[in-house]
Amino acid sequence: MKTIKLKRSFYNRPTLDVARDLLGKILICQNDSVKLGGRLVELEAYIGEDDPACHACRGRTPRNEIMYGPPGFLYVYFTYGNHYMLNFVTEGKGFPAAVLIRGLEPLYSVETMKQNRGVEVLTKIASGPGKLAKALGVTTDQKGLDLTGNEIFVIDDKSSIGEIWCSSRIGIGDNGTDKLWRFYLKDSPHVSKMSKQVRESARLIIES
DNA sequence: AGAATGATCCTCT
DNA sequence: GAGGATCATTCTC
Repeated sequence: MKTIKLKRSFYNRPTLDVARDLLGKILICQNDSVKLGGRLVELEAYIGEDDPACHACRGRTPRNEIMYGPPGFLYVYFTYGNHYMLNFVTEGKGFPAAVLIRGLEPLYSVETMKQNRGVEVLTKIASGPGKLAKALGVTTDQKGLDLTGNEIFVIDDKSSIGEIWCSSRIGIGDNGTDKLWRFYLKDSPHVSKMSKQVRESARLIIES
């Protein structure tokens, strides 16, 4: 089967569309000579300065600068003293928006990812944004990387992915929880844990 | 210059 | 289910 790398035009669209359409696609991370990656199963959208949960809500800073740039670039940041978060910049230059990568199903170099995480159980390798970054070995060193390049990129995939659900976003406190901007594959065991509140907000948006 | 603050995860009870 | 780990970024003085 021919693999097609997603082009910049894919990311240059409304962030909610990008987030939803990334579900089921394959993230590839080429580290040295090792190819790590897997199927995207959980994503969140962060859109513009008016989104109180978006890093751009307080305006342009050195950290979030990349979100104001053109789409199709990698935004990585560090939080809670422990964890790196992977985001894909979306929409046109000048408008700050990104998709947070929250979960993937390990497919390539699974053994290496197990070692990176120090766990054996498949569903614990990348079922959460911090775990995912660690499994792939991504840090702020990769911030600003071009997703149309050869180091980190996404390829299309036509596999059946089942139902797509959305819910409120996770871990953002009380601001912006009214928006159902988290997207995930209902049938995947590689989706991160959600609180009762998040679970109650969830709804089906695309049937299989 | 110093302090507060997380888009989390893990380890306990 | 509560709390500690652990530090870059940002805000405040």
